[in-house]
Amino acid sequence: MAARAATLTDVAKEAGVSLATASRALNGSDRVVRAELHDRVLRAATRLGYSPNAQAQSMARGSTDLLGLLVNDISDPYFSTIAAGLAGAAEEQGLLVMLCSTAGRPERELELLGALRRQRGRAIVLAGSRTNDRSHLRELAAQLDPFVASGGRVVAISEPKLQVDTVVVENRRGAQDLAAEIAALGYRRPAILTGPDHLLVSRDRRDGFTAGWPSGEPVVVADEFSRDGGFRAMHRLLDFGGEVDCVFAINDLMAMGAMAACRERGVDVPRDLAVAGFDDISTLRDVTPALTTVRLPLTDMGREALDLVLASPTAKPRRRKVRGEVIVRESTPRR
Amino acid sequence: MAARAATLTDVAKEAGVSLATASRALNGSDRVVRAELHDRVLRAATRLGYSPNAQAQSMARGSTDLLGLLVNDISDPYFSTIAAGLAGAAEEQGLLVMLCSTAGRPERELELLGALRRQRGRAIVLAGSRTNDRSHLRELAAQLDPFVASGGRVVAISEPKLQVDTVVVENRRGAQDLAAEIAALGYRRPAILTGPDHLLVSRDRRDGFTAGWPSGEPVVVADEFSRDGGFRAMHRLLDFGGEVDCVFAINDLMAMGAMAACRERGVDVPRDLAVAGFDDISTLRDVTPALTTVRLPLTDMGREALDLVLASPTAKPRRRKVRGEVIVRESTPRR
DNA sequence: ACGGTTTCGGTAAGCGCTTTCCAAACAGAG
DNA sequence: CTCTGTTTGGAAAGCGCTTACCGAAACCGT
Repeated sequence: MAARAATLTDVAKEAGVSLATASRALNGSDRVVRAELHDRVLRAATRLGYSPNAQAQSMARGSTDLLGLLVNDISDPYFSTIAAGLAGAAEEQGLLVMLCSTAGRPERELELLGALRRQRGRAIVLAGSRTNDRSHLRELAAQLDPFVASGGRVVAISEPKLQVDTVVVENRRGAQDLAAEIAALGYRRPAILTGPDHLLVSRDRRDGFTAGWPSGEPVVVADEFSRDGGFRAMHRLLDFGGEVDCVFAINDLMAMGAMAACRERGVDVPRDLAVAGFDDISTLRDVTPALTTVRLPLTDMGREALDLVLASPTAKPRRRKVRGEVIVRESTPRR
Repeated sequence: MAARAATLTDVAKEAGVSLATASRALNGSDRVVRAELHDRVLRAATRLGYSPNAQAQSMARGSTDLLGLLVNDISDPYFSTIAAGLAGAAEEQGLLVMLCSTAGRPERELELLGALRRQRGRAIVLAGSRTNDRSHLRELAAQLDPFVASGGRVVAISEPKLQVDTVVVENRRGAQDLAAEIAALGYRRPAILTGPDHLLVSRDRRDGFTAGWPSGEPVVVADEFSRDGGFRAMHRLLDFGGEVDCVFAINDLMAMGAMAACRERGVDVPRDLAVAGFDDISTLRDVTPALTTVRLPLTDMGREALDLVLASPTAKPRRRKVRGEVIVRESTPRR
């Protein structure tokens, strides 16, 4: 048992050819190697269980086929769907995706960004809501700028807060459309279950909904950007006891939490209270009552991001807008 | 704008020190560098926006902090939860996870395994059901063996079909327990909605359920291992028109599809028909009726896998068994 | 038969780091 | 002061590849 992996030198020796020949035979360069030698090298490689060292290759070649993807939370279906889209598209290009999850901590985002940068991937994709933290944004840019300056590509899937190509989700607009739709269904007293205020998604969706609502200000309850957050927020809303006939949860996960809370409190959804979400997470398309939401083409967003990565860089950062589509389902019946 | 990233040589030059000194100052080796020089190097590095080239580092050091994770489908919550667990644990160890998704295609699994091997990660984690395809298993082993022989670690999260450390999910036993539980609730005529027969999960869970069922053979309908598969399978089962009072879907996603199909056909769950799943996907914990299922500690399984990765290799492959816990909920009320 | 063009192996120079080894500088002991 | 021991900086040898570049052999047309 070899303590170390077989190298190209080993293969060349085994096949009785030079290093250069072995390299040419194994990696399909433009140079041709005589059939007989070619064969000898290939056989030697198999015999030794040779696997080229990608690190050495990219050093020598000066380029990688790695792609960095940084998400807020990989266990969140929102991100895992985007990741799947990106990974699928990357596969077609022969790129390998390195996935990192910040688990919601911005400091971690910086660390991981550094790590991704060190890996010298061809590009870095940043998925996940930006915050309103100016200094964090500055530090992010400080990492990104030299990376871009040295030929790296960066694409964000978020609010257009960074000076990089971005797949922009029109959160405001989507929420606004949803508000209009819900109002048109006859609802009059809305509440919003929102996430933490520093997340731009939270704000945009909240503000969009408020802007789209024809008259009066919706009640707003904030909590974590998750199922449990929705659950707690809904409980608080019910404790509060105001008159509310519909609830817009900032995303589907929070909406699920809200519905669970309603169930616990004996509030019938949608009879007593309508609920709507945002994202249209596919895993949740079969819940009852079916959730009214704003559909985001998550898989496509991943693909789109790769598209931007592959496109040659432009002076001005590109913005690819993604519009959500309001999907009315049973959870908000006509009043 | 530099066409290339700043190298350590650039930094050394900028700081007016030797390459060796720059390296020692920046990477915290055991060798001490005089405070003044240390400072100069650090400042030069910041000025140039220097980021060490991880590839070069691992070449020189002869080791990486990369970890490969190969899953069947990253958009499946089952895998994304495992991935989150593994990523979290890896973070604590300062390891970076490279995530690859085979999207269900076994050929792709081999390709990606090769890619991961080339990256010379410290370890490779294989998550996802093994198949009964002997030749595929052989090819897998052919990739894995040299990797292990040269000091790489491999851990699987699946059925113990490979000669590597494995986090073994006791699918058979879980399904068996579930069957017993459901029978005890008073059900008499079960059906099984299973996935493709070559996937060992499908078989194990199906066989386990059958084995756990006190009398008679459950009807079996096979389809895809997904929500849509469950949907179609359920439709077929209903078309068939046999007398069935409960349905065990091989996983939660299929169970969701089955419940959707029931709704379409006007079959009330759980009044007319009980439904149970497997996995206890957290996103689905709030559906109504709440789904009876077998809970798998997915996050822990990811952590466990990392644990095995870190443990020093043993002659005999280790097997860490994970037992599912039957969770009875509303979807299978007492008859 | 001969110069000119291909074809195809091999030699060696990097790619960006780490680390061993050496040497200079300095401190403390005798 | 000399001698030994301790710091600390630098030169250079790799790590495993790719890819100019070089030269020998084979092939071509005339």
